[in-house]
Order: sequence, then C-alpha cells, then structure tokens
Amino acid sequence: MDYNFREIEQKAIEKWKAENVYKVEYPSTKPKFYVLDMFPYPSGAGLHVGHPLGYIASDIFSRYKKLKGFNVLHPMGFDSFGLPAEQYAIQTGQHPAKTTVDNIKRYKEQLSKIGFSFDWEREVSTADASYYKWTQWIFCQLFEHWYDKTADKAKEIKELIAIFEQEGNLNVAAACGDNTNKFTAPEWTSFSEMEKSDMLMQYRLAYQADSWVNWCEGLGTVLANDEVKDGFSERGGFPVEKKKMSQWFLRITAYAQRLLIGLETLDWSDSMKEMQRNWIGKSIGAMVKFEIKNHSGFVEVFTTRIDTIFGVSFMVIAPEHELVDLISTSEYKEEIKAYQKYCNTRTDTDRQSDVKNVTGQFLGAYAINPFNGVEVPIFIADYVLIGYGTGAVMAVPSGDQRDFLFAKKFNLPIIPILDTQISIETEANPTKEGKYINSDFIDGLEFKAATNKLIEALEIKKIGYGKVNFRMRDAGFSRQRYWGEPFPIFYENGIPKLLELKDLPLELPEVISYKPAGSGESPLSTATKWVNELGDGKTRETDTMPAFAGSSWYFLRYMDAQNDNEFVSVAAQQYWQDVDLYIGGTEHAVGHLLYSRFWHKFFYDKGLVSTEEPFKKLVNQGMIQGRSLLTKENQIKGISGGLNVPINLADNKDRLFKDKLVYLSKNDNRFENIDVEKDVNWEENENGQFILLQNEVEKMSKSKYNVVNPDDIINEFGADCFRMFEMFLGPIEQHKPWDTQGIGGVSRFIGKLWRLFNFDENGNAHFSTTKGDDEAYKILHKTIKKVTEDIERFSFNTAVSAFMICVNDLSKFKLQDKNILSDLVLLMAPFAPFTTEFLWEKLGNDVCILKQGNWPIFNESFLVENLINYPISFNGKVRAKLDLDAALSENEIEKIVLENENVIKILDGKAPKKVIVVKGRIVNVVI
RNA sequence: GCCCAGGUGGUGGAACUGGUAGACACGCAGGACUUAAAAUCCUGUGACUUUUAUCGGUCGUACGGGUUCGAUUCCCGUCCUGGGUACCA
Repeated sequence: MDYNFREIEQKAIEKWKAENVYKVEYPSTKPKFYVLDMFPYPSGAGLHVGHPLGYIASDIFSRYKKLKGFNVLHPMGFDSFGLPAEQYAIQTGQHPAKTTVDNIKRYKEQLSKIGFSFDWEREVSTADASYYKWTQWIFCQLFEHWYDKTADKAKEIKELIAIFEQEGNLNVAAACGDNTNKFTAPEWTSFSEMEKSDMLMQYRLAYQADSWVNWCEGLGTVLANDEVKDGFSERGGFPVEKKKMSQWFLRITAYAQRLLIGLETLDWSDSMKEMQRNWIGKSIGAMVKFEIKNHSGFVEVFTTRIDTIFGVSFMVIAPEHELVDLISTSEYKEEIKAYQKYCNTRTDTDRQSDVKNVTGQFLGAYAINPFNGVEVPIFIADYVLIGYGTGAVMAVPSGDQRDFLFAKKFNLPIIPILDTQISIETEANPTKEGKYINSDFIDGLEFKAATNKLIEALEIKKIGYGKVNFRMRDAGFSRQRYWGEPFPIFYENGIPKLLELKDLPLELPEVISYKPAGSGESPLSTATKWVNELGDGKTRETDTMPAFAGSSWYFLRYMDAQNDNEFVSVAAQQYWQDVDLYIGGTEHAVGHLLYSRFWHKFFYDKGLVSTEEPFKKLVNQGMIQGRSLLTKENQIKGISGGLNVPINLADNKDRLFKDKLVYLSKNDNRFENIDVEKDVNWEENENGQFILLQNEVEKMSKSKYNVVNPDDIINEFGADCFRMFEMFLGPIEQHKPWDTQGIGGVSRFIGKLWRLFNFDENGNAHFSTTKGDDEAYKILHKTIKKVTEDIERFSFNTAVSAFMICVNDLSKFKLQDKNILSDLVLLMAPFAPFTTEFLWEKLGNDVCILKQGNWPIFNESFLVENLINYPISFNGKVRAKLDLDAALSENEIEKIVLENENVIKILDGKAPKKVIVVKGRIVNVVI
C-alpha cells in the first residue's frame, strides 16, 4: 500500500471529530498549560504560508504537553477590527462586518486543513458585539479608576471624590495631568459640575485631553505617521498638517514603573525586554526653570544632565510650544510663522531622523541661566517635539551632538565643561568622566557629586527639583474611524458620562458612507439618529477605539469565551492563570505586548485576575518572506524600476518575455501606458525579446504578487509534509525566504517512514513483536533524547532532522521492532498528526494518540559508549583522531596521546609546550 | 536618526555552556534498476593546492582588530539586511 495523504487526512479528521479530541477539559484535575498564538487579522488576501509558522510551532508544543499529561488550552480567534476592512468598505461600499465574516470563514477553512488542535468552541472575534461588550466594559472600568501612587495601585474614582470632599487634592499622590491645580475641600464643593468633571479627567485612567494629530484636510481625516510622506498623504497626495484635537487617552504612564520591574519576572528574550525598557525609557534627572528676560514666564526643561548646566549656550523649544507667541519679539514674527508652518508639515519621525538638515529660528527672546545669570537666546527647532517631556531643552553643544550641530549652524558658543572633553571643535563629547571646568561652584567635582550638589541647589532656590522621567507617553485611544468599538460614552451638557453595563454592548450604527465625516469627526457622527437617540440633548461619543483595544485582553476571554455575565469568570481565570507560552512576531514588541501587560496589571489591582503578568514565556517567530521579481531601472521608459511582476509570468531564469508584458499591460494598471514596441529596452535570444527581472526577498503581500497559499502546498504534498517542512526551514525565530524547492526532501522522508511499516497490498503493516537489535534501541533513544530536548528549547528544525537521521538509520533493518515503531510514532505525533494517527491505529491502538498515548521515556543505558573518538588538535587545529577508553583520566589520555605514532610524526621532534585535555571532548597540543 | 535582531558552502540551515565548522536537507554531477520515464536506491559535492592515485597542506563562519591553549560562539570598531519608532496589524 502506498502513502496516500488524502485518505489518511480524511480518516484522521473523522476520528478526531468522533472522539471530540480537541475539546478542552474544564473543570479538570490535571495540571494546566496555556499555549497562545498571536491571533491574526483576517485580511482579504487569505492566509499565506507565513501565518502558520508560529501556529505549527505552538501546535507541536501543545500536542507534546498533552502527551506529557497536561490539560492544554490552545485556542484561536481573530483580531477583526482594523483599517484594511474599513478601507475596503470605503472602496466597495460593502459592510466591513460582512467582509470580515467572509474572511474569517476562509481563514478557518485554511487553518482546519493544517490539522491544528484548536478548540473552536472557544473562538473569539474582537468585532463581535458579544466580545466588544466586554472591551467597552473594561473601558468603563478604566474611566472609573485613578492611580494611587501611595498604595501603588488603581482605585475607584468615588474614593477620590471622597478625599476631595474631605481635604481637596492637597495631599493626594496620584498619577495625574502635569498642570493639575491644587484645591481645598471647600473649593471642590464650590466647583460646578463641569469643573468637577474637568478636574476628575486629570485623574481618570481613561481620560480626554487635547493632542496634536496628523490632519489631512483633503481626505478629511487623521492619518498615522506611516500614511504621511514628506508632508503629504500617501493616498491621494494631499497636504498634511499638525492639528490639535480632543482625544481619549489611557494613563499607561501610571504603570510605567511596574511595567519596567515586571519585566524581570518574565521568561522573554533579553532583546524583547530591552525594547520594552527603552520604550518605557526611565531616566533620572531634574526639572529646571529658566526665567525669561523682560517677561514674567519661564521655560521649564527636564534634563538628565543637570551637571552640564554651565555649558548651556542656548535654549530650544518645540515650534508648537505655547510660549512661542508670548515671548517672541515682533521683528522675527514672520520668520517664526514661516518656520512653524514648515514644521507643521513634518511628522515626528521625520523631525527626529533628519539630523543632516539643521534648521531652527531665533525668537528674539533670552532665557536666564538660574545658576550664573548668563542670558542665552531661545530658539524653536523641529528636533524638539512638543509631546516629549516639557517640549523644551537646555542646549549644551559641548556634550550633545545635535546641540553641537545647531550651535555650529547658528554661531553659538560651545563651552567645554569637563577637563576630559577634547577636540570639541569637531564634535560633541558626551562624557561623564573627569572634573568640571567653567562651572562655577561645581568646578573640580566629578559627575555624581556635581549632580547631587546641583539638585540640592535647585531645591533650595526653588527653581527645580530632582525627577524621574519616563519617555513613554499615555496611549492615544481615539480613532476617527468606523470599524472599531464605539465608546460607551455619552455627553450631557458637554460632560462625558458612562453607559451602564446593562446598556452594553453599544453596537456600531449603520452609516451611509464609511468615509470620514470630513470635519475631523468620525464616520459615526453622520449616524445622527444613533448619536441623539438617548434624548434630552444627550449625544453619543462618535470616536471609536483603536485596534489594540480588543487585542489587549483576548487571552483572558479564551479562558471563558462564552460567558455572558462576566468578561471572564473568577473560577476559570484561577484555573488557567496566565499564558505559559506565547508565540508571535517581534513587530508587537512594544505595542500589543505593553498594552496587554498594562491592562492585566489594572485587572490585577481590581482583583479580577490572580496573576500580575499575562505572558510568562514568549517566543518570537520570524517572518517568512516571499521571493518577488521586479523590473530594473531603465528597462521600461516612464517606469522608474522596482515594479513587482507576477512570478508565474517569468521563466525560470527570471526573464519576462514580450507576450507576457503585453498581458500585464492589459491587466495591471501600473503597466497600462506602456508601448511594448517603443518604451521597452528589450534583450533578445532565440525565443524572442525579453527583459531580465531582478530577484528580491520581501514581506509577503498581495500587491507584490509573491504570496504563497498553504492550500496549494497541502494539495500537492499533504498537511503533515507542509507542517514538517515549515519547521525544517530553519529556527522558528529567524526570518527566512519561502522556497518550496526543499519540500521534496521532507516528502521523501515521510515516504521512508512509511516504508518502515512494510505495508502489504491489503494495507497490513508488518513488524516484529520480539525485542529487536540493541543498535535499533540506541537509535531510538538517541532520538527520544534529542527530540525531547529540541522541543523544550523550541528548536523544531533540528528535531525534524533528528527524525530524518533516525529513519535513515532504522531503514537498514529489514523488519522493525513494534516497540520502536510505537515510540517513534509518538515522538512524531506532534509534528505529523495525520500520518501518525493512521500508523498508531495500524500498530493496534483503537483510541486516538492524544487520548491514549504517553510521551516516550528516555533510557540512558542504551546510549553508554565505551570508546570516545577524541580529536587531537595542535594549536587549535585538528590534525589527528584517536579512539580512547571513556574511563581514562586526563593524565592517562595525555600520556597515550604523546606516545601515539601520528602525534610524534606531527610533533616532528619538537617538545609540546603544553597539553590540554578536555575529558570526553578534545585534546589540544600546544607547540 | 534612535532602539532591537540577523549576516556560516551554489541554497535552507547545524554546531545547545569557548572545544572536530558545514549535521540534516535542497540543488548539482556520476552510477544502479527500467525498453523508456517516473519513483526508489548508491556515490561524490566549501575554496584553493599537492599527488599517477592515495596520504596530505593552506585558507575559510559579512569586514577590520582584540582576548584565549583554542573563537561561528566573548570584547571593540565598520559595513549591509530586516523589525519597531506611538493612528498598519
């Protein structure tokens, strides 16, 4: 009987269905294990071969853990709110809910073919009202809480109101807005309802504030930085400018310190933790006030280098800073306006990355150094961002390269402040070594002493104070989009108020057009009936939540996916606790993974979950890239090169022939204006005219014509081969290009495995039931050891090659030992579930592997070696080998080696300086 | 720009804690079986060099330095590629 994967897959699917094998046990007395994949966004392009990489890895681990006796939760769902669906809706008029449901259906069909052990009864989809009901409820909880710095946890707003009524906010240590005024209890009582609401906004964990956004008048909407290119929208090419708008925010900064220290408890890669640390960006420094000459105000700056304050030769504030209009003098008004206009068109990313173009504008005003009274000019410059710190910096050109370049450009003094700063004529020297010079009362001191003395002086003079600052900002939570969760908020007399739980979910209204309203308001604002349906002049909030809202807590919902009364029940959460293994890409390093940790800590404060961190272990999978073919420069007139061409149109030498280009010019509008006779720089051979395309490895995407669909691979080679091939490609965490050329090797391997069973034409396997060769057992146990270790360290590619070695080695025996075949089938079950299920039955088992099987136990006694093949190296180069008794001591080995004929020959009469023996590994003779 | 990761044969990759660089595959070349093809199996395969053939030798893990008896692995510097950079998910 030949290997027929179609039949085998069909049989296995029926068996699993009949035994309901993937239904998660709950309640259960077994130890739990929670394996989670980052759920996909169901895009219109369908699943490509990159998606399953992580899912296969997590599925292997889940099945392995099940065989080891754990109760495993391994769910799947869909992150179904997002811009692409909305963009598609705008273009086609189709409701995003419809396309989303269609896409999910397609994803599920594709996923089901790969043989994942998902329990689909626990599926979640963030765009389902039954799910986003709880996302909205969580928002309500955040709105109703503030952060008590003394208790270091979130508390209910009503407790804060009680404190305000008792003693105002004079003694409250809370995470709050920067300019929160102090008030007493009587003052609080005298506040209007609006004033009270505004004051509480300064404290809520979900709050409203003004912020700068990329506004595109032409599109009538707010854009992400990556949708803006050189001051124009990427779509349509309309001008983009900065605009101040009222937005919802989440006060993630309240949790900055806990998010930082929590990292220490996690089993994540150091690089991943480092990225989060850098994003949180804790810095210890000082706030300093600089008075302004002939003006009552002051410039406040945060600096981590207060020790350099005597090197300050100018100040720079952000072009959007509110002081600009107040302190600038009339003679510069026009230049300032022009410069602000220029900055207004640039994104924050552009403003920070462009270090070659130094620009700025003098305001005509001067700040006064609080320590030595020196007057320094105040500039605006685009490298200072309004959203960072105070939006102002004290510039020290001798120590900071950006300040240095600025000083050079505007001919400002560069004052050395440390005796170790040399050659500061050519570049800044940010050193902290040495003793201070030109620095008044800290002259001669070193960094630490100087810093302490200056902070003390600041606090005595009441012009500043030592401060811990975080680079991380509060999370913007408003989107002026249609396809997101509506806020459970309505306004009464301009005051935002919450809906009650019984009124949730607040479902998205139908709208005529998914386009933005154009006024800066979201498309929801056009649903006037919905907006006003509460009556009494009450209006609904029309912004929607961002995509990270739904994904910040979905891992909890899987624990209790169908609960209508709670977001997750206490009992379910206490059993499943947290995610033991989370697999996903590094692109979520600081977005999703930080927001989820923040929400989880908030739930922990509320007593809603029993763990402080959601994801114990994190494994990052790399991206599978596609091979694409692109046109080259000067090949086609009027086309600048780099246009993607479908791979199947080119021949195997990457040549695109004339008839194919004609086809393309009719079917792809990027090519439609080409005159194939005149515009193309053809090369020619006996088959006709062609252009030679260039090969490139890129991210898989529909528009690049390089998407590979797993369905095609599965149809040709079977699901098990696909699974093993994806794992065999390389380490899970590495990026790698997709190349099906190697798949034949895996397919042949499965064939060899099949042949070990000696199937006859009636489909009966033939094996021996008496104990076989010791050597066969050695092969098996070597494999048990290797595969178990490899799975534990997520090295699936080497596990697959261990199987190949095992099957190759066993192939030399005519008839296999049944026990060996059984253990091999069990070892391979996580990797190739369909084939192994079939073989398991052929070995005489009735119940499926996951219910009946146990992970094989490694027995060291089969692996004992009496001889060790020692490499003998000379100065680190291996030049001889020697089989030696494993029991020999270092001294005995050295003696035997030096007496060896070959060694004597290589030594050629020279006496070795030293002999290093590493027992069981290597001998190194130093000449 | 800043933060993080990666760079090993023609290709994907292995070498887990500093101890035989290239496991396992792909591709390629040659051979067996076959009327032929497919399938399967066997042999060889980093580069250079020596030799009738062996036995050997030299170089070699992006590049330039360093530490070490010994470096793909640790340290310093450079180049290139990928991810993130706060409204793509």
